Amino acid sequence: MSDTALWTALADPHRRAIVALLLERPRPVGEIVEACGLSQPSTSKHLKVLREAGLVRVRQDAQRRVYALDPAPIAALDAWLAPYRRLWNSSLDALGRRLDETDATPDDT
Amino acid sequence: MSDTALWTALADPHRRAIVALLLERPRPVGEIVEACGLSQPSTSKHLKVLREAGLVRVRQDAQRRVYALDPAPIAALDAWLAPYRRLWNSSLDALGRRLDETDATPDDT
DNA sequence: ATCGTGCATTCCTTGACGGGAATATAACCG
DNA sequence: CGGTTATATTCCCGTCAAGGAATGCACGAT
Repeated sequence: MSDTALWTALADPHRRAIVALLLERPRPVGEIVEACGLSQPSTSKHLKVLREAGLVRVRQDAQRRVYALDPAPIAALDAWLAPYRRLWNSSLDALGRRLDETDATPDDT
Repeated sequence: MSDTALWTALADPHRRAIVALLLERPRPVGEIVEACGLSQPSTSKHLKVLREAGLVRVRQDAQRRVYALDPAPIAALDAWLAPYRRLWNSSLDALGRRLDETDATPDDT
């Protein structure tokens, strides 16, 4: 699993949705399929990507596979983010302020 | 700019490298080309993706275009991350601990 | 052993992405 | 205006990711 695999995995909206679902609680595939409105194969493929990125783990429970979040990769993201925090979070936001002179339209959900 | 555009922009290693370069200071395109070892057109295309994701802004300086980071989208990432922090950062890491019983291999840089 | 359930994998097609080469555009200089 | 520098855009191509349909596989029940 590379760093890029992690970013790529999260670049897909469906996969972010799955990750959000798994934040609430571990779930078997069937539940994820239903919640996401994806087909079962498509869901399995997304889960594979998440697995290979290290974001989720599987526990086998009879015929079901219960997926759960693995905190580590998300913590890695947090670590990646750390150097950028000063841009908006610390007193050195003079840089951000300088940028804001030009234009300021934060736009995301 | 969608949320997905932001993740997609950062999913590319070259673009993350560019973002890291711009964290140090704003830079004209030529400097980025040289630092990344990419061709000039390729660099311009990556910069376009970053621009459309809202991650960078351009200031025109004579014939040069000086790119600088925009903190807002990265702050948005940070906000996205927030709900996950409890997974490894708070006292409720019993969940993480339960996962660690299965296997524990944090592997990323 | 056989069947049914839950999930994974493969095949196929389509659309997006990335790189190189060439070209276009814009700004400055004389 | 013509030329040069700095950057953006286009065209073409190879590669890769995503979705649907069909199939394969593992486990449990009977």
